[in-house]
Amino acid sequence: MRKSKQRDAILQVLQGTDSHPTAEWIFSRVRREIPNISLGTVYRNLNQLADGHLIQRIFDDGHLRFDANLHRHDHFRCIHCQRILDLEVELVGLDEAISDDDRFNATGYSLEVTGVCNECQHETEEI
Amino acid sequence: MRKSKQRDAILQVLQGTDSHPTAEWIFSRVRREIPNISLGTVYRNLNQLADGHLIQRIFDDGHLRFDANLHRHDHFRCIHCQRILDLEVELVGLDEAISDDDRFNATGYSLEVTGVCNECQHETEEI
DNA sequence: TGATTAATAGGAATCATTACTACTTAAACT
DNA sequence: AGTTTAAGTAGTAATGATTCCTATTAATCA
Ligand SMILES: [Mn+2]
Ligand SMILES: [Mn+2]
Ligand SMILES: [Zn+2]
Ligand SMILES: [Zn+2]
Repeated sequence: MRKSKQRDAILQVLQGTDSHPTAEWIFSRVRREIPNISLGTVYRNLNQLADGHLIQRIFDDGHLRFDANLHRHDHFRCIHCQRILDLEVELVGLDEAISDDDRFNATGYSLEVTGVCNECQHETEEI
Repeated sequence: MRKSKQRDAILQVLQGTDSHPTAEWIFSRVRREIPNISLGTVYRNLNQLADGHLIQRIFDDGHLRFDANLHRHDHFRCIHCQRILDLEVELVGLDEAISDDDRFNATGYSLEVTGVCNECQHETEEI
């Protein structure tokens, strides 16, 4: 993997946020630095970075989002605004339960908690 | 919601499998009964059934799948063949951890375990 | 510095899903 | 039972996120 200013910029943008953005959002940010970068380049590099374990992909309700936080952690997703928050929960006994199941060989897991974030909760109350 | 033979057939197909199928798979099955049903009808009805809580939607790696099992349960997904298996794991302490977090009001959660299913494991060994 | 070839920009293609519309039919009302 | 109504359907067009294609640019290295 050669270096390219496009990939560097994409990685920097992602590392500079905790918002779990879409490719489109990253595209709009990177454009400030590299105005003629193309959306295809953003997708290609995000996939390369994910394949090279420099970032991770997360699937939120059918849409692709990205996360530069490589530690194993989980997420909360607001069903109103789709905002994603990091979650640190300890899943007691899960590793054991998984390895006891002889139908498969597990390599990972992800937990998604859903609900309403505080911002959306307040909006609803105001109406 | 009026009754329609199309919706009845779709629900029956889904209730008759534990494979967590896609709309396309359900379409091909229902076609045996109703040869001129359209794919749009399958999607529309699956969405209605899900909105009416008669089935549930599950998101597997960016694709939409459906499940007639309404009990809260989790899933294993094979990263090779995309097969989905039902999982019954008890997430000890999760409810508490979630309600202690004051950034949101959680209403649900889902756990996806990933790995290689036995069938795919054997295939790999044979090569 | 020149050769090699990965990476890019821009645009076309893909594919799952949704939207549109004229026709059909369930079911509520006489 | 016949009439009215609006929900449901088939068929097809549209959408939108993502991937693919190709001529051109640029990183790397002898
Ligand atoms: Mn995260
Ligand atoms: Mn299931
Ligand atoms: Zn929210
Ligand atoms: Zn498998």
